[in-house]
Amino acid sequence: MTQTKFKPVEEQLAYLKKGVAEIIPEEELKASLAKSLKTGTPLRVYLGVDPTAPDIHLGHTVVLRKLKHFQDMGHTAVFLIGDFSAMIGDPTGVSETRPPLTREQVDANAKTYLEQVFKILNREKTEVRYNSEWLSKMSAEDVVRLCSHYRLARMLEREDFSSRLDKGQPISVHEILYPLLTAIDAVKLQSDVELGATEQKFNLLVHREIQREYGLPGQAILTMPILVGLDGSRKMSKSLGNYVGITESPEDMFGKLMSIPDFLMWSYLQLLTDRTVNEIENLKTNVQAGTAHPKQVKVSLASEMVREFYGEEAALKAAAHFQRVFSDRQVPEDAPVKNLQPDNYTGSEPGKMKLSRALLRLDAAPSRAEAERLIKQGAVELDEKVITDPTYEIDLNVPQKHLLRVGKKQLFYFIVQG
RNA sequence: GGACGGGUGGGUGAGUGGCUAAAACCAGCAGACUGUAAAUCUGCCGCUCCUUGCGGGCUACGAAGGUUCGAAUCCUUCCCCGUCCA
Repeated sequence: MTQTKFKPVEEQLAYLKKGVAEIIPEEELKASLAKSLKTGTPLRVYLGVDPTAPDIHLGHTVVLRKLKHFQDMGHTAVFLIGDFSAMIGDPTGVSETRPPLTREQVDANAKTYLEQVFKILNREKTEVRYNSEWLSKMSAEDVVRLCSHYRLARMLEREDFSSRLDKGQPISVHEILYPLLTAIDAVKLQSDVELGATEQKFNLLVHREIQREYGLPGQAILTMPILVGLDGSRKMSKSLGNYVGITESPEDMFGKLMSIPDFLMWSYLQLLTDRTVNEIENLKTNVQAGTAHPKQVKVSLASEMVREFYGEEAALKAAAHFQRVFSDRQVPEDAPVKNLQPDNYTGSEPGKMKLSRALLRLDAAPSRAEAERLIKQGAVELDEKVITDPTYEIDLNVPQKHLLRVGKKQLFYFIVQG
């Protein structure tokens, strides 16, 4: 009976391998799949995430999607929230010690994380755990025992530490505890497979080793490539500002995806969509042969992403909006409308306001200095006319609706409040 | 605990008494060209006030004091980081 629950191993493996960076060791994963098929027991596959930032962006979804793939194949997806480990801070990819997060920040982040995670994972079929469940209960003795299972030299081998050591940069003692403590997660969860980004490889390997030290079989490891950010060079991250948040509006999401360098769209298709490897290759060939326009491929990518998070209708609207605003340079139907109120600063005469000040008050520029720069550089258009005079003033005496364009991305109406 | 070296703008990193809001590079922003792509070219890139001027004021080179007409640059104390020694 139960044998019919899973697909054949080769079929599962083919599905699970799409976009994967590395499987360590592949033979073990294969064996685990075979065993699960035979016994009718789903594999326990987990992904651990530290809620260090409140929002999830497309970069995070790469590995989430992979977890979803396991879910699709009938295995048990465990989503582990590292609410305890987040307070230590993962040293991965970090060139300096991070300030530990407070309990409050972690809790708040964890909450919004979960809401967003279920835009990808199947809520009903996901086991959600928090590692404070066991980590906060460990005694000093438990920690000492744990530490005795790993050697300092091994720990210092990792790139993050060795390079910091070379450069004479500080490493705090608690940082080396990170992979060891999170290994307890793997032990407690009795995982068969752990997922992570390639930069997590070291941590995942430590987890596997510690599992064995604690008498478990040792999980297989599956790593996913790091998603490159919108700039086309560095990893997608919020702090670099090169990200697309999954809660962003359909229009913003679409626009941001359209702005990525062409070469990047191939890996986005690979890692963020359900297109098969073949489909992607064909598209690529067509573009290279000139039978498909790269912009069209990008449009389909952007549409697909919006569709995934907001549905078909939103995707069509976002595409139309993009066409109208950026290709045709038309004013969108639903351009936002802001209010501009007089303040205590006077212009050359009562009731007048400097355009630069207006930009600041309308949140179109971060400072007046910046607003003036934008004006001088011809980036500001008021009622379809470019204004380059930094002394230009708006008349506030007449309540009126104006159209303002600032740079490429900002376009809105504002109403003068009498 | 001791000896030595170091802390400069978002990043790397020059600068050792005035010409330094601080070189250069990267990142970023804007304009041109485009497909809101890449590449390229041009300009900008602390804040603020106005009479928008190679204008005025303020803030800035770990922190606080001091020397000086004048300090990122000199002195003192403190904080932080690293290396070596214990």
